[in-house]
Amino acid sequence: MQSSDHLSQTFSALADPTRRAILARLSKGEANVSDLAAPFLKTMSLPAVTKHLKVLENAGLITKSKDAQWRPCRINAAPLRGAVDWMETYRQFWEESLDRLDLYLKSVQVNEPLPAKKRRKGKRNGVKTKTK
Amino acid sequence: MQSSDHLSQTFSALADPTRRAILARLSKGEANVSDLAAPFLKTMSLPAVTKHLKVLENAGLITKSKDAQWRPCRINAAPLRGAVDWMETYRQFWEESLDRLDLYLKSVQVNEPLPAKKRRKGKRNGVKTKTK
DNA sequence: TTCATACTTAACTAGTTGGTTAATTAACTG
DNA sequence: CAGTTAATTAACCAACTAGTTAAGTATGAA
Repeated sequence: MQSSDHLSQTFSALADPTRRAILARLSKGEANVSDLAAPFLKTMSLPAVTKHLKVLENAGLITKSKDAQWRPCRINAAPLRGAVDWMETYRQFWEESLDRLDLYLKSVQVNEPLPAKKRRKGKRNGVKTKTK
Repeated sequence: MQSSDHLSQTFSALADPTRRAILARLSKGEANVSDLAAPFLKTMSLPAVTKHLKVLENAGLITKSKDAQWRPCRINAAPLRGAVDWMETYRQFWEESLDRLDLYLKSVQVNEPLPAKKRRKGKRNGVKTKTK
């Protein structure tokens, strides 16, 4: 994961299809480690699943309790809230493509869009930059 | 990233604060590589930023074009839609905690919640499992 | 007490990530 | 042309990830 901030941990935990499948399973209800592992045992070992669960647990996305030798796991979606909140700040940009012109018109109406800074030092003497 | 599915690629790209900061900057408008790199040059080199941009580009979260020796980058939030859609399927679980009892009551009313399977082989002879 | 079940821990490994410095490419500037 | 700016590529490296097998722990059953 490398970066230990909360958001990085959440996104990093979700960046694996096995872990997302485990969360999907847990959204149907509590399950033990071996229940959760069952669908994956054709492709990976039990300790591999234990590790995935540890990643999810460290990210706060699941909680594990004890019941004799079983470890019932439950989903805890709270960290997803922060992740969705972060993404929601970009909602306009994926809706933009649905009506790009409209948004463009609004943006030039309100304030100049920021062009990529060229940071040319000298004066340009009116020489036109070839724009493709 | 390891897993190459679209969702994994998106989450993986977002699992780094530098890359999220780059997206944040691009949400203010188009910017060249050196513009984007500027805030990070105290802590990392330009090639490091180039690599982060490549990750974002591979995830489809930015597009790069050419303008002479500059490479103006733009945000493309479209992949975030899929990521948010996936997360939204868990919304009830983070709202649940806001009113857990209410949701519990609804769930037992509609159908039995799935308990963690114990998969004990023999008959239980009415022996109670110690539950914490 | 012995065995079986559920799960974790340890030790190891191949491949990936995130960074580095140095060299290279491409385009404009004088 | 020689020089400068913008950005990429190459080669390298340390740390991390995602898996493995084998051994260990904890609990309940016979």
